[in-house]
Amino acid sequence: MTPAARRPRISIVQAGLHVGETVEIPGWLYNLRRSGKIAFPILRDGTGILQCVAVKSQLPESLFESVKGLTQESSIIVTGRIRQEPRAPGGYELDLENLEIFQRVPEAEPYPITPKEHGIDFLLDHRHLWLRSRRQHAVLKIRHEISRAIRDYLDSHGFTLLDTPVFTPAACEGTTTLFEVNYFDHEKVYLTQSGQLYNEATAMAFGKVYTFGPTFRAERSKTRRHLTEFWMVEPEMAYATLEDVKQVAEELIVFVVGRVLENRRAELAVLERDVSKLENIKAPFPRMSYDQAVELLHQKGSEIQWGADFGGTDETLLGEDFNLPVMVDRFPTAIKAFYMQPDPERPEVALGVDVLAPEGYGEIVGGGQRIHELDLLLRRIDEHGLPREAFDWYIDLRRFGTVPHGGFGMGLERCIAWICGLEHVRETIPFPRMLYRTRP
RNA sequence: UCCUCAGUAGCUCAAUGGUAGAGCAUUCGGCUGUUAACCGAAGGGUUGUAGGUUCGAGUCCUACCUGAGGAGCCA
Repeated sequence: MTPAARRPRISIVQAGLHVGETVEIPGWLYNLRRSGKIAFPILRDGTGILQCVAVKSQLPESLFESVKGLTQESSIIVTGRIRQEPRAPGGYELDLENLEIFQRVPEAEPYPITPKEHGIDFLLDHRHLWLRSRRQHAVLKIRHEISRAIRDYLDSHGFTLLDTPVFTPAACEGTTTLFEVNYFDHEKVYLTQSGQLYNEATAMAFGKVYTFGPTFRAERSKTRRHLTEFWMVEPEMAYATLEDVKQVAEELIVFVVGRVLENRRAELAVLERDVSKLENIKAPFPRMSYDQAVELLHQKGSEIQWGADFGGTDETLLGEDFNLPVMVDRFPTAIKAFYMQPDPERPEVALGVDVLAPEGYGEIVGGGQRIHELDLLLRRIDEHGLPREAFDWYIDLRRFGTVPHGGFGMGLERCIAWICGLEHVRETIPFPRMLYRTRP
């Protein structure tokens, strides 16, 4: 085809804007249905899916034959006229006039993911190809929407994005769940499990800050809620109390759900998500103390003891009566990290809050108010058996203009799994990293 | 780390201890409106690995390997 004859190149999502025009669309063959004299190649281009029609009597013999011989996921550029067509999925159809085959997938080694069912092991082994399927495409479009909504909310509420390091010399919280990096000679270095301690430093410099990036937990967990590498957004605010933290977490969640409902209805439909459950997500969320939560759990038959953390089934039980995320605060100080501010009126509980997602998706947010008094922080570090010298700079923050402050971490993949209504977080990230799976 | 379950054709799965099977995918043929298209035919197997019991093992036993779900722990 000479450059002069070249048609305007569009993407499938724009098809409705070009009805009656002859256009060129680059993409991949999603599927092909054919009979003797008519063929329906279905084109996929990353923005949508479009059915094309090739009629034998209206095309050169060789062109019709090459359409009939197309194989799944061959890369092709189609040219033709766009038409409204109620029989076609999506409502538009392209009358094929020309076909350029960039690469024809050979039938000796056909595309492995067929339109029929596959097991999870096979799909995860072929994750690099699985990403092309409709469901995965929908999930990852929603992931993008959620990430963007999180940034938009924080950016428009005075937060500054300040990235925190992935290599860290000390544990932020626990000490047993760190990935060690064997490279640095002068000291032991690990992959971050939270950017929070650094956020406290940047919050004292910028007021309201956040970090949004990957975190790593070497927990030998093997459940539908766990990844070894996952993304977390962590806002932190100077001059903030537990109540401020709870309010921001609530507003952020409401905003994110609203954005997905506004912009990703089609993707939710592909996932067959019950959107009425999402439309219900409005402030205020139910709030309860840890004490009240334990009492409620006892009523529901749980055998949880005061002082213990919630198990997976406890989290589900707590959420089941409300169709909203539930905020639980004032956990026992003993089970929380050393930096959590004890309640001044009741030091055995800490000013921390967890947000539990509805429908059994578990904890999506954890946070609270941090200790701002130097003496108290030093005492807590000692009580946890931690070396003061590892936290020298962190302790410094309490020496130079310390203020009450707090923040939280929100797990991106758990949010996506909840909003999409997925069984497992492994589908919420392009290339999941799990206990027994690091490829592709 | 512990508990439970699974491994048979490229994929999803059948097969009472007695000749290894189907659907999809692939190839060939048919079909002018298909919607995971349909109809007919063909090719395709070291039943995860190694031992054992048995006249005979995909099936029973032991160990190992690989994976899945869950517990603990966590977002």
